[in-house]
Amino acid sequence: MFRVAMIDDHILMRQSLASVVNAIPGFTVIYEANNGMEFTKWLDPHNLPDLVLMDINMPIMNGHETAQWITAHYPKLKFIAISMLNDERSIIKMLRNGARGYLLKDSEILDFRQALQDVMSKGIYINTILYKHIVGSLQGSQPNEQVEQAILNEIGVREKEFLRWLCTDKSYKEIAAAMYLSPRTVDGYRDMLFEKLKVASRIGLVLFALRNEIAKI
Amino acid sequence: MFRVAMIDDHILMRQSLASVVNAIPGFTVIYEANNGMEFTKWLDPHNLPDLVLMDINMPIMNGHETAQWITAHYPKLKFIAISMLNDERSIIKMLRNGARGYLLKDSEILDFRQALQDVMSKGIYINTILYKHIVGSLQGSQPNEQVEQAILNEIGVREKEFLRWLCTDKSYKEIAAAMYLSPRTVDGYRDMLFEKLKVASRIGLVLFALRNEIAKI
DNA sequence: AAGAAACTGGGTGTTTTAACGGTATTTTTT
DNA sequence: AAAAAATACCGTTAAAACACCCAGTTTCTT
Repeated sequence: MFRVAMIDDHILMRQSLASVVNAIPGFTVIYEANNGMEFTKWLDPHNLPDLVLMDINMPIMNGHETAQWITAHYPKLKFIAISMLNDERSIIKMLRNGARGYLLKDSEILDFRQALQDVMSKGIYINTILYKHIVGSLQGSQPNEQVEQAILNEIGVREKEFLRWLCTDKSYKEIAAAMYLSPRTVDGYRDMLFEKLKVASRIGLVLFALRNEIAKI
Repeated sequence: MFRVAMIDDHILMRQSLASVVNAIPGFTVIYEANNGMEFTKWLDPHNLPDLVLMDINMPIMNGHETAQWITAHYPKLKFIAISMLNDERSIIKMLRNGARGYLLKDSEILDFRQALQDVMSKGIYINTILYKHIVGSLQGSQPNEQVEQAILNEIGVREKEFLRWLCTDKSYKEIAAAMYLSPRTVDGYRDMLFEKLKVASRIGLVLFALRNEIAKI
């Protein structure tokens, strides 16, 4: 029997959802809290629940904060976020913070049951909506890949190193020092890259480096 | 009966996989190609397959290119990528290009069947490995979130708009024009943000904006 | 209605970047 | 061993970015 904890400040919502959970074979609600703070105080390392369902909008300690706390303290503790917001930012943030799934409050009960079962059996629950948001957030902008790929091959190792330094809150002078080069030399690298990459400012170089994963954020 | 097309240059691999597909109730292989080019030539708009399984490493037209082509020409055509590479870059790229799933060549046959069934019934197949890569790619690096989170709340909407403009190969003057502001005003925004974000150059602002997804690459 | 907060505009310097137009050395390829 | 890249270096000038000062207006909160 999977033991479920629920966190939601809307008592009616929480209790009705709890009854749904209790009606799923193999699941039982063992605890309810009004917000993340209450939950963290209650949590006993020697007697963890198997699954946590949490609302995102809550007073005192909201879902995002609670998720971060759980991931920091009990990374193996599975939890599912439940929210009214079908908002990409919110979803992505929750997944980043370790959520095993993200359910909208207007989901069908069948999907809800599926989510709980999937999380316990496979470790995650992702439906089509969620998937679209995830892939959407991966996209950002899809640049002229083949064009940039060709240019990439024309960039030397030292230039790549330089590009990485560019993605830093340092001036060219400081970069020169860090690379053990004359300031003039880095000037030359910059000018060369401007030409190769068809940009006119350091920002352009930085964006290129990040897009092509020469440097990471 | 779902009609499946298979693209893979390794004939043995392809044919043995085809027999696995044919053994799944409800699935039948109707076509096999050695590479993406062959497949695109064969494809008949009036008689599309229900599902395409494609290898990524192929001569002439590889999986990534084929995926892009499919997404451009038949966005509703479902396809699953199959590859030896458990490589995040490759996986993410495939998902971006519209793949409904990504299978490793050393998957269990059970998982393989699950993938086909999930894609046809739910539209996607995501297993734990895939999920980790996706979430991993969402993360990049996990900075001092709580620190930056606090700062984020102190940034106004206009400042955020400005931050987005900063992530552009434009000068401040051009940004001012684009935002219908005086150059002095954007100077002020910049100086304010320097102070709030504890950085000393536009690069610092750009990196902050990208890290916190105020702007996208 | 008062005050706070956010948004908008300005002046005056100093420092940094960028554009132009080069040369010299080392490493790799042929 | 010669040719070709890649790497390292330099001077000048104009433009842009940055630092540090200021104040008026709109918008939201109380």
